[in-house]
Amino acid sequence: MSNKKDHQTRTNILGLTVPLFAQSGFDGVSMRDVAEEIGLTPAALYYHFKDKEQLYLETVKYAFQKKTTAAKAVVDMGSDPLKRLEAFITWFTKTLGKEKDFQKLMQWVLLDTDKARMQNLIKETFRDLFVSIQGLGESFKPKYDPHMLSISIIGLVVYHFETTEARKTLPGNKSSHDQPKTIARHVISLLRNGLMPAQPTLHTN
Amino acid sequence: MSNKKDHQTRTNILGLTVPLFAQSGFDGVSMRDVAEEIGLTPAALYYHFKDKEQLYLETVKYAFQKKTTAAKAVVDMGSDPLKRLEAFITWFTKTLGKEKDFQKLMQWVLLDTDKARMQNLIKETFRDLFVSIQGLGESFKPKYDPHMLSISIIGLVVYHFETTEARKTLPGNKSSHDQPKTIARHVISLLRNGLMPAQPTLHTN
DNA sequence: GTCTATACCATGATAGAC
DNA sequence: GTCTATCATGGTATAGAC
Repeated sequence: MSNKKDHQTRTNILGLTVPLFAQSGFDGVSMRDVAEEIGLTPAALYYHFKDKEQLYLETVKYAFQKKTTAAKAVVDMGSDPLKRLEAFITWFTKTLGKEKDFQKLMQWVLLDTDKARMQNLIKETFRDLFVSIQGLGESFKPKYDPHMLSISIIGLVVYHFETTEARKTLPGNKSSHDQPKTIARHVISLLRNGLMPAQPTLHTN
Repeated sequence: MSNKKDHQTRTNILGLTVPLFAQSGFDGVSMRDVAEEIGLTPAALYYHFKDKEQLYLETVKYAFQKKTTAAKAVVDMGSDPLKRLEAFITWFTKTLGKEKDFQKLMQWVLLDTDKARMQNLIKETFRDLFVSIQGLGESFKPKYDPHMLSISIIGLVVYHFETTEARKTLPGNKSSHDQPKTIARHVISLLRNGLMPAQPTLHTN
């Protein structure tokens, strides 16, 4: 009956809580904050969600599931591992640049003070995507451990976004460093070739 | 007069607040928590620190300054850039593995909801070290932008530690992936050689 | 489904005695 | 320098009317 409408309201609420939790984390957001943002009283909130924890969990899952299923599709498409890797990095930088809430929630989840809660969230939201990335990493065995390589690839991309604000106070910073395309090019080049003076350069001038 | 003793007490307090803020962040720690941990009343805390913010700021600076000056010394020693880079990564992985509080505080700082406060902390605690790392990165110009390369190197190392708990729920995880030496070897190899099969030089131009 | 009202506890911070 | 006592505020959550 009203199940459909309830679900609709819940979804509407989650759409508004994503930016709140993304910006301030679990401890930094009060139920009063949430209620005000939505335009309800705190009491009404408790009609839709059992408690703050459930609201938080559903918010994170809501924000993640859309993105990660899209990502999985990108990673799983094609055959050449390096091409697939590049496609993923391009997609990933674009998404992190666009969806700041998604990126920040990832950071908060990794810092969750409740270890079991965090591991549950990771499992429910990232596991599938990680498996795909790791499958990609299998292509570079035995030179690299696929699990470690997956973490390296993700971290390499993510850290440029985690430090967006911090980097502004550091020397050598340019606004181009924040652009997804620039980051993607940099990461892809570094992953492909590493630091060693690559192929003896043809005369590029 | 009692300045010396005051300073001593302050330092003792900071030694105890580091693990608290490292584990739960600014919002997750109350002045009562701190007071109990130290064995004082909350009121006594306010004799030593103006407010919670000052306590937090001094805690972070206290935890960081020791580490970063040590790091700077490592980076600045030697001449061969690749050797220096390897020395830094070895030191960095060892330190992050040993000093979990240091690693977690870094994460919290990057998520600080107060942007000005975060940028101030970064500037006061990381700038010098970053400059040194970036100096290292200059050696790989123009192939890589030194600023971006520095972030990549730091992120590549740090992310393995940020995900220590999360990785336990992901397939392919081994306990060896948490060992500083394993991480260092992996990161160094990836940075040196990249993913491409190391090819003998071709002179095809 | 949302409201008003409220219980009850935790929080940051201060005043003033010792 | 640390205490006891206290305050104002804000926190999660519930009861019950509409």
